[in-house]
Amino acid sequence: MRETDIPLVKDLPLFKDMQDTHFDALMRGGYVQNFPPHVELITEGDPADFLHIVTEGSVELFAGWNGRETTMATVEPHATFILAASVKDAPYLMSARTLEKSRLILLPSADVRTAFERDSAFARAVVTELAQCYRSVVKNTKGLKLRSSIERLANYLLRCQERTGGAKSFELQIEKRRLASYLGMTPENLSRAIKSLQPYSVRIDGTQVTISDPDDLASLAKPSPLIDGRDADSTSA
Amino acid sequence: MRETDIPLVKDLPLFKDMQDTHFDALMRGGYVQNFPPHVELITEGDPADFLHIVTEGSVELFAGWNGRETTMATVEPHATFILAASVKDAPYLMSARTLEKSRLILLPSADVRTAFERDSAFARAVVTELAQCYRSVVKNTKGLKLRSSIERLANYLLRCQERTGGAKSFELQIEKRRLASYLGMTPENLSRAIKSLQPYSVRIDGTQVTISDPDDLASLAKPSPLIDGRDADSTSA
DNA sequence: CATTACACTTGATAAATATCAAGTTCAATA
DNA sequence: TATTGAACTTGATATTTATCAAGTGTAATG
Repeated sequence: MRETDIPLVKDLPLFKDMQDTHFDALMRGGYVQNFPPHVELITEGDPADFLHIVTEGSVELFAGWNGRETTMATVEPHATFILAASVKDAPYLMSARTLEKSRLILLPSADVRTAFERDSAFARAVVTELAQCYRSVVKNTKGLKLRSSIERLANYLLRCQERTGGAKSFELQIEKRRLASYLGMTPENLSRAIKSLQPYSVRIDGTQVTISDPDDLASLAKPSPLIDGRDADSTSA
Repeated sequence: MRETDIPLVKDLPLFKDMQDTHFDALMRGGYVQNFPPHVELITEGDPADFLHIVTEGSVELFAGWNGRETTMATVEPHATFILAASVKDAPYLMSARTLEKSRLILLPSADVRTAFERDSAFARAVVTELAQCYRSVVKNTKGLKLRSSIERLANYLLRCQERTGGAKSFELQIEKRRLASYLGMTPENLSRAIKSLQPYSVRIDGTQVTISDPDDLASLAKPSPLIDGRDADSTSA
């Protein structure tokens, strides 16, 4: 494991308050791996042998059924994924693939469970993170069931803008076809949805998004902290 | 608090392995309340002051946005709800109302967090329960995004049948309009969806469901443990 | 027993969303 | 630079789902 990765991991909310000895023990069992783009890291249904931490690049979580596939989330540095499967020692519910060249830390699930037993600060952090993940999926479900696809897109764009500090113009960090899948629509309909937002001061040119009047867009999107809020932390899976 | 409620609570996975002294302390701070049907117990957005446990009756979790409303889950004895909001000390993401005359135990969230700090067995149980809840919502999202409304209904019916021990005939435990909302469709479309399952050996007469050839229905529903599985535990929220 | 209320159903229609079939753009690469 | 492939867009059409407007049935209530 590369020395430079360690402090970044130790800074994650999940590990921050852990005792050093426990943290070191946990890291000793883990290893770092580099992956090219578009590599399937885990497959839904497989046993959850490792907790994954993204340190570079980005990873898509997706799920399939009956020949169909949908994007569930995108994981970016320095977030973890499939914590729930690791602690429950249950099969993955989602698959994961790299979107670009990525660097991951893999921690054996058994070691994670051991650390959890021994370190109460870590246990608390696991609970916080899981509660976070749970609330994040609940919000997502609310969006899917209560909003139309155009409303979901509008709120997604407002959230992006907020994350970039409120800039009028910013880059889409996700391919449109993946965004479509994430939002629960087809790429064709995403194109049309984007056009239908033009009267609300939205322009999207390639990956360049411009929202000249956020209030105007918000009048359509009607964002709510109970669906769009970021709670406290940032992980989405 | 009624004496007879205590052992039932103590038997819940969440409290089972807790030290007696900690459990007793937690219960002392709690109280029991009876509610008539159709009473709103909590409102989304409110601070999560209590962890709720249903001991009799049933409770609907629902969420609203912009004048619309959707059923998220139904909670039955002896399950808990809004654990995540309690431990995160965050606002409720869902509202709750009694469906029938119900009896609940309310435990102050602050006491839950204290018990969590002091009792590592309880901490472990909280993690298990949260992981469970998380996985359950993820499955739900997969169903919503990957399946049509008819497929969701078909799988729902198969799950009901499985829970009743595989009986050919059983009672629907939920009003149809709530089921429709839970499955993400309108009551009208649920009616039509039910009719469209007739060729797959399904008959629904009032609340009486008969699935004469489950394999036939399964050929349409294509149930998957990664969407329909019950994992280990039963709580859905 | 009649009445009322409400869930449920049905049919007709409308809206939302998906699919199919070309195009277009754009970036990677020969 | 030309070529290729993939993402994206666009238009036409089909499917799914929702809405609206009557109905019917049923169970609680006067």
